[in-house]
Amino acid sequence: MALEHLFQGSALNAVDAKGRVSIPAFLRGVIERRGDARTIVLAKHEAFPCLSAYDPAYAALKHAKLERLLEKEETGPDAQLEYQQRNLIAFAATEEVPYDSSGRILFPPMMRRKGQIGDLALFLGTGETFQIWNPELLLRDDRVPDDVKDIARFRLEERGAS
Amino acid sequence: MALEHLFQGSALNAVDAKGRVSIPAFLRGVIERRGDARTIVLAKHEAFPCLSAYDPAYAALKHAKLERLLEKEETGPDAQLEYQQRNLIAFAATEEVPYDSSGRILFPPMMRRKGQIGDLALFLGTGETFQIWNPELLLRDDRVPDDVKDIARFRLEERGAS
DNA sequence: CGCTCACCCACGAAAACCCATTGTATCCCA
DNA sequence: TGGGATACAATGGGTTTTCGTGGGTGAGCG
Repeated sequence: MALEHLFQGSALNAVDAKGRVSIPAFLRGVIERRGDARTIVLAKHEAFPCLSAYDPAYAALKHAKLERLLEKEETGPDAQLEYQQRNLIAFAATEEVPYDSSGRILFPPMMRRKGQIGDLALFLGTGETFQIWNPELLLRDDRVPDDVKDIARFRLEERGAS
Repeated sequence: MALEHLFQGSALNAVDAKGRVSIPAFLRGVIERRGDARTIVLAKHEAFPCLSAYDPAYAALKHAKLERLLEKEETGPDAQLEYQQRNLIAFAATEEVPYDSSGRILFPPMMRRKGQIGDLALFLGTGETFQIWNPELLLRDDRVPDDVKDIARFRLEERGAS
């Protein structure tokens, strides 16, 4: 699997009183080059206290991956159960949200809570997907590399100084 | 991995009041021969106080490498976390910037600070990638070979004498 | 009837674009 | 071989477009 277009870069955007957020233009560009949907899929990240996001085309790809995994390790007795569990997580625990002509989504309340997003959303490209963080939470997490924390600090400063 | 076209040579260009810099034409030539993008990817260099730069095709190649690494050493419990950290550094801590028809980019403020670039940018080809230095910083670094410092001195003189 | 969400418009700042100038290297031809 | 014409690179400045953001309005639904 080699996706042609990758998510990269960072941005810190505001969540307004209505719960709306602008998806950074450079991420939207990748989404629309991968497929023609103007939509993102949100999920709780499996390792970090943040959200994982991607485009519908990638979701389909992920599904195909799971299918292949099932066929491969169908030997064990738990294989079937694991497959069901994975499918639940991959599809039931996610939300698909379209963004409007100005590039904004309405943040689903459940996801906003799961990601503990306040009134600032930090977007981080990670190649196949991107992440959405509460910047304060990122700065407090021991597992996040210092270089990445520097980004969060810079983006916060950039905004505060104005 | 053997890239056909390599970055080589040096140049000293000005960063103007708007934060724009010309990417030397001989580097642009390599970028456009490697792929058809008119874009460079900027990252903090992992060892030197300068920036590392390359084309999107090289970034994709780097990503494929990480993917293979994951599938191979998925045995250890830390493998998953390390993969996440690597991805963050490789994609969140980098910025992709397009250059215009005259070959200029707008230097992203965050990268400019990370590379401590003032109003002069020294470009050095290093094969698969190239580097962007503050020339004064390069002259002060003990690890940089004298021959390379001579290049920097020559480029500075060339500019000062005019 | 009240609430929410999908549109619509509006504004300021920033980025992308276009055009003009300069200097330098290259080419051509006498 | 010299000298002029030419092409391209680097740079400065102005103008237009895009982006992020705030606020309003009306349709749909409980």
